[in-house]
Amino acid sequence: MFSNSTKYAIKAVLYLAVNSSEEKKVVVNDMAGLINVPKAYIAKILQELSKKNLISSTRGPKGGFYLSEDNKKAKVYDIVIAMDEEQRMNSCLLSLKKCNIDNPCSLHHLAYNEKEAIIRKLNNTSLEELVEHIKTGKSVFPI
Amino acid sequence: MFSNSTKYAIKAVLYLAVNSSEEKKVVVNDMAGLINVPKAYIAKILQELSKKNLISSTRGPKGGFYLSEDNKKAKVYDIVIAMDEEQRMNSCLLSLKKCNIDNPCSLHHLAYNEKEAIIRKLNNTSLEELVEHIKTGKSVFPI
DNA sequence: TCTTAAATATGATTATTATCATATTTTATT
DNA sequence: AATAAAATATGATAATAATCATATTTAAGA
Ligand code: FES
Ligand code: FES
Repeated sequence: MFSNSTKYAIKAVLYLAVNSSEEKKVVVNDMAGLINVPKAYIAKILQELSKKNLISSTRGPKGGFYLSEDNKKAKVYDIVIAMDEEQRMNSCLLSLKKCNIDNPCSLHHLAYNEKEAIIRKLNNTSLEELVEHIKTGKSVFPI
Repeated sequence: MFSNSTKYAIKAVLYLAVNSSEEKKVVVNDMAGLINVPKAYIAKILQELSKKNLISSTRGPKGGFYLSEDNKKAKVYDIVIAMDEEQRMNSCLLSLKKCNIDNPCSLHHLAYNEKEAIIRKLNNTSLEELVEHIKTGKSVFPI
């Protein structure tokens, strides 16, 4: 469903959501191993997310990445879109074009509602909420 | 959701399901344009499907590809699996591993049921049925 | 102000997927 | 038997995604 980059991005952001704050920044070197993503790769992704203001960072000693309170309010789908997955999410199951409800392809009825439901949930769920789920044991942090 | 190869495979098989029979074979040269897939590419995919007995073929003049009555009974999911998408379908949304219901990752609750529903429908719907949908105008042939 | 620890910018390499090309085999027709 | 029209087998190339590497900039602390 998602590209590796997107999976990694979500894992990284989640990690920060659980483990960081403005007072407790996380350094890329520490993070990579903890979320099981190659260091140089996750570094690049973090830079991308930072440029798009989905995560916060400061340079220099004592610097690192973290999520501001504002960052934590972002929805999961914001991350997905930031990683350029919108087209993949919206494309027709059979063509390379956008799904077209008025001209439903042969698989449309087998998947459209479900796919929409997933997108809706991704778009309604904030990082904060996911952290809450992890803390209450409803879900587990993905390694 | 699917790779290009899988999309193309499904389109090709559907095309054959609608337009071919043992008495009415279809030649790769004709088909490519009609389903909007590069000729050499779809040729390769058809060979793969043929080797896996999901479509039928005969060589030589008057030869071509077609679906036997048996072929038409296959489920959409059979095509998907033949194109090696099983791992993609079953993998966890966040890791590269299989989805694990007992250790649900943070996105599991946002997508698992829907993903399962899609797989179930793909696995319950035969090519014949899709042809029926097309004939009754419930869906449209994908170009 | 020097050093050092961090992110940032940029680009190179590798692996995978998508696409193209062509020689070989089979079989119907003449 | 010879020809031609088809699939089959095999491999080459191109595009994209994944991964790696490194020089530059920033800012804290000595
Ligand atoms: S038209 Fe193909 S999935 Fe909607
Ligand atoms: S465990 Fe991640 S999707 Fe099920």
